[in-house]
Amino acid sequence: MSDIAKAAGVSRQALYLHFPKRSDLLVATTRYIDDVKDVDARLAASRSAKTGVERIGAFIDAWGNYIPEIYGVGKALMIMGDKESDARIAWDDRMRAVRDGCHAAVRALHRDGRLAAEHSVEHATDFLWTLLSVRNWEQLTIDCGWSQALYIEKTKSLALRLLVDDFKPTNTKVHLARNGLS
Amino acid sequence: MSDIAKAAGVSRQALYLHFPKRSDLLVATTRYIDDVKDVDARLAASRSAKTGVERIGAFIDAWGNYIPEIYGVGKALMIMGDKESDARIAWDDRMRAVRDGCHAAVRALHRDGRLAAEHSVEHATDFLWTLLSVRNWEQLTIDCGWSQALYIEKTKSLALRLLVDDFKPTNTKVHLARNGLS
DNA sequence: AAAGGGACTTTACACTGTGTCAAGTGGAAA
DNA sequence: TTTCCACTTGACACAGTGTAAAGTCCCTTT
Repeated sequence: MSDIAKAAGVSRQALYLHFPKRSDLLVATTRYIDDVKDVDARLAASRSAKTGVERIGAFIDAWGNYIPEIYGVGKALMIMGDKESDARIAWDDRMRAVRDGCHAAVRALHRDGRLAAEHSVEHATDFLWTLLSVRNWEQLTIDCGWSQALYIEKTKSLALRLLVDDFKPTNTKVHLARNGLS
Repeated sequence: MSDIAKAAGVSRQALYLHFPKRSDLLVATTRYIDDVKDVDARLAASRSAKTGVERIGAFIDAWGNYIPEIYGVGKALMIMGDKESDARIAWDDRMRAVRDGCHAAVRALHRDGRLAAEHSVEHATDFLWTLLSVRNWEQLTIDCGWSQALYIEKTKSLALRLLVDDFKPTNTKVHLARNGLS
């Protein structure tokens, strides 16, 4: 709190005046990120995409890029173990929104008749959520050197291959040759 | 530290005598979990599985069940931001071991000729690592109510469907009917 | 038996961080 | 001019980490 106050150029007490608890700063932070990143607009864009495939891609992009952005807040909440705070409630709402978004994106695929035959809507939603669910982003970068962008890329290609019938490779021989699998 | 000392029935200073820093307690904890869970033995078992498919399944079981177990340690390290401590180094080694294990399991699939045609070994390893990489387990449970076991189950089925050619559904009509997709 | 040493104890202290309290200041609006 | 509000300084309570000093107990060595 001292450091933040110093960085903001106000006294520590002025900070406590506006944010009585440290967690109140977190709530404000999530709202600030929401404003700056305009994630709701990007999600709306993903909702208005024409085809299910576009929609699912846009959804993964929007959330995949947003979640690491707010990961620090989730981590802070985790550290503080603050189960009932406004910040925690706001966070949990966000996460519920991801699940709902998964469901909507998959339903769009289903309406288009592009959902791979082996998946029910719920099954596919589960899988998509599995792919998108909040990761330990810092650790991911440290462990395997993947950038956030690369991870999103991989997730997207994985999701499309998995969920959409016609994203499965059409020309096996090309792939075999390219990957040196004889 | 006070609480731990109290729980252990020793004085706070006795604790500091054996573990001068809090992170030293973490190192000891990872070692304790290693001993109790005998994860290396389970990984060795996965390495000695006959077929690539068995091997990849055993690997996901072994690691998928172990990682959430030690997640608290990783979380503690993250909280402490302790980049050079013994505990952090031990943790990073563990994570490197997962990646190596992924690679070995996928190579076994490849040797058996069961790796799906569209994947190179590296590509498949990346995907498997994506699925297994350390998650925010607490958040996962809070967000979607999945147990750890259910998550492992989903990951395993996802990996097999994705990586192994003949795990892809053979009878599309059965799946369509079962999932009410007309 | 005496001496030494190691593991542990109590007590005390320094330092950092959160959150509270009280009294004072300076400017803008009524 | 007065009043209000945001903000200031300074002090304090409290909890947690880590250090330091001195004493106790018990076991082993001589």
